[in-house]
Amino acid sequence: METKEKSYPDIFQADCLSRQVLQLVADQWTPLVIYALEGGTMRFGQLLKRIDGISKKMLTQTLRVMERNGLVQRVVYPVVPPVVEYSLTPLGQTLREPMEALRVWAYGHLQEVAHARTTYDQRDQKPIQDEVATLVQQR
Amino acid sequence: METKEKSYPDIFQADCLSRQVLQLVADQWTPLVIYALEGGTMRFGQLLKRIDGISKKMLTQTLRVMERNGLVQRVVYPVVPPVVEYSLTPLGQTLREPMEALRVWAYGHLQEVAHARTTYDQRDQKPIQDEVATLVQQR
DNA sequence: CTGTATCCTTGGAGATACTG
DNA sequence: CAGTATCTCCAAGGATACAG
Repeated sequence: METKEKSYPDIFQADCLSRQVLQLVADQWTPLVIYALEGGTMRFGQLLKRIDGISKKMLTQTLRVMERNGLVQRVVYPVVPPVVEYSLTPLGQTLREPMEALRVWAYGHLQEVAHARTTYDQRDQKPIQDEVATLVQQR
Repeated sequence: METKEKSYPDIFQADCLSRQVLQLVADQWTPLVIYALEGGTMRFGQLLKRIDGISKKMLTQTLRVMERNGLVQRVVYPVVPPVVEYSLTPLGQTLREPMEALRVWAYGHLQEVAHARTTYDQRDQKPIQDEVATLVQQR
């Protein structure tokens, strides 16, 4: 009964629930869906157009997972042709703030990341003996 | 010259730099590495033990990408046996706050997500006619 | 319009062995 | 200790066609 009741607290543990929850948003499309739905309800086709590069298959799949985890609500209007609207649930709304922080971070550090990349990519072309030596001395 | 200079601003654009930057942390392991390095410098083997479930290969790969993007610094001490230390760069440090917000969110909504899942998983076993009808009336 | 079903390809990732 | 190299395999995901 008490074998594996609470693996809650340690996010570094593989079977930890908190890790699973963290990784709800740790994929390619979920953050973009959240950003898209911040403005309010959207239909499937609207999301498909808004999120450039996503396929119908991946959008469906992403939305299903998000729905399962309680982040989005899916409302079907049985008319022809079908109308399906997606929106953030109250739980999903609570993600807006942390997600927004991440987006702001991304916008604010474009240059630094780009610069780090070119620096790194050029490093392999050059000798780095001096740098290694310097770093060793730090110890 | 001015063909594709600035695809900066729109994160919904596939080739947008901001999207790439956002997705630096949108994978399974990067957030955990950041959390692990918040406490300070760690060696390769320490990270491997701390982050349960990660393989040597994935840890190496994750660290290399993070290093390339300027999030972590890798310092090699040319001794035998080798010592390699990883730490967050100043740029990586700026990610701590938004990442911490995400972790707090995860911890704070374990129950809700778990509950949403069981509800969703049980839904397919039952008729849902009433709910659909209700939702339709909302329009 | 909003999907599902199927096929098919690619590469992501584990396992294992080897190296400085 | 901290990786790299190689092999292998499964599954993520694109393309396409079809359905309600």
